[in-house]
Amino acid sequence: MTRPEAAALPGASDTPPDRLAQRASRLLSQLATRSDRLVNEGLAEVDARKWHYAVLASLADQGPASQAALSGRTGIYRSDMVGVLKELAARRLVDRSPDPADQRRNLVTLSSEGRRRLRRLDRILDEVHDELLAPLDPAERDQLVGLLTRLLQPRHPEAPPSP
Amino acid sequence: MTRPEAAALPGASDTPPDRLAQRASRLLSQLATRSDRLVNEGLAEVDARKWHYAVLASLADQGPASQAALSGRTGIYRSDMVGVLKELAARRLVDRSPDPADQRRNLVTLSSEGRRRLRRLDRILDEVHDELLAPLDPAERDQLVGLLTRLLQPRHPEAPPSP
DNA sequence: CAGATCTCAGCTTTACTGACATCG
DNA sequence: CCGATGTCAGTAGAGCTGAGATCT
Repeated sequence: MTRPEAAALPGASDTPPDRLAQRASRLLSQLATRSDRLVNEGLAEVDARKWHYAVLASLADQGPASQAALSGRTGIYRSDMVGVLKELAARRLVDRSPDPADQRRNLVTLSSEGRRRLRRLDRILDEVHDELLAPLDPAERDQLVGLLTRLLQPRHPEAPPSP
Repeated sequence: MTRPEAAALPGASDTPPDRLAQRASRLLSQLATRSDRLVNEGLAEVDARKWHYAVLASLADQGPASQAALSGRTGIYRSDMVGVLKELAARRLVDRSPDPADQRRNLVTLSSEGRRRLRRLDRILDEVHDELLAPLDPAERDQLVGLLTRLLQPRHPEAPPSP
């Protein structure tokens, strides 16, 4: 195959020089690392984590749920949800009580303080995303979100999201 | 394309239905997880890891290098590079010899078997990416790569507080 | 000496698995 | 009994830090 020998600067345009820069998986993984770091740093300043946001947002947007249902909504594993809810409950951001209709379940609901907290986290995440997406104009940001969303779709063909 | 345009901004007091699905950071992180899993599974079938590919591709595309230079090219930490090169050297995919011009350095070069191996890994990764990017047509894949690349471009130096 | 390079030994967080008791 | 649920214990990998030894 091609044997690019140029060990100099990038810019030679006649060779296929940079596979690493072309692989979507690598771009994705690197950008996600950066994104996660920004998110974690931002949320850490108010003693929160990204899982906290996921749970609070899910409760606010889609209503109370059992832990298993929350797990499905947020993508957090059932086993990890325990610890997240423990932290949220310790901060009085959610209520966790046995479901009277099914004694196996805990019914998790958002407290008013949790709702206030969510607003705060949302503001922080808006800033973080502004920094993360700075190089893109609004149309391009929508484009990116659209592409990513489609790439994540095929796993869940069941989603008429309006009950 | 479930949502044409929505108020993803704070302060808007209408109802934001699905914050989790709108946050680029979440989409990114979830998709990267999926992508990494696909890549790892694919490479694991031939007893390779994604870092192996990164090093082999860098050597092929940009020529031999010291471990430190390789570290800069691939984003792998120097401390982790040691183990990666140990594995690659054990498989005879790279040669690692002291640089005669600088005894501190190891000069890492791609063996012919390494080059063959790289071709194999490239094929596997092509398949993986075909699956990962299946929902997008070629133009959209380019679009995605373009957007991600711009987001990863070196940042404006923001004068960090240096003690 | 200062500084670069390689190596080792550790830490933390994250995604994930397995097992178990309980309840429907 | 089967299956769903909540809980706990533990694994593997990734990303990162610190320190020591060797060399320029």
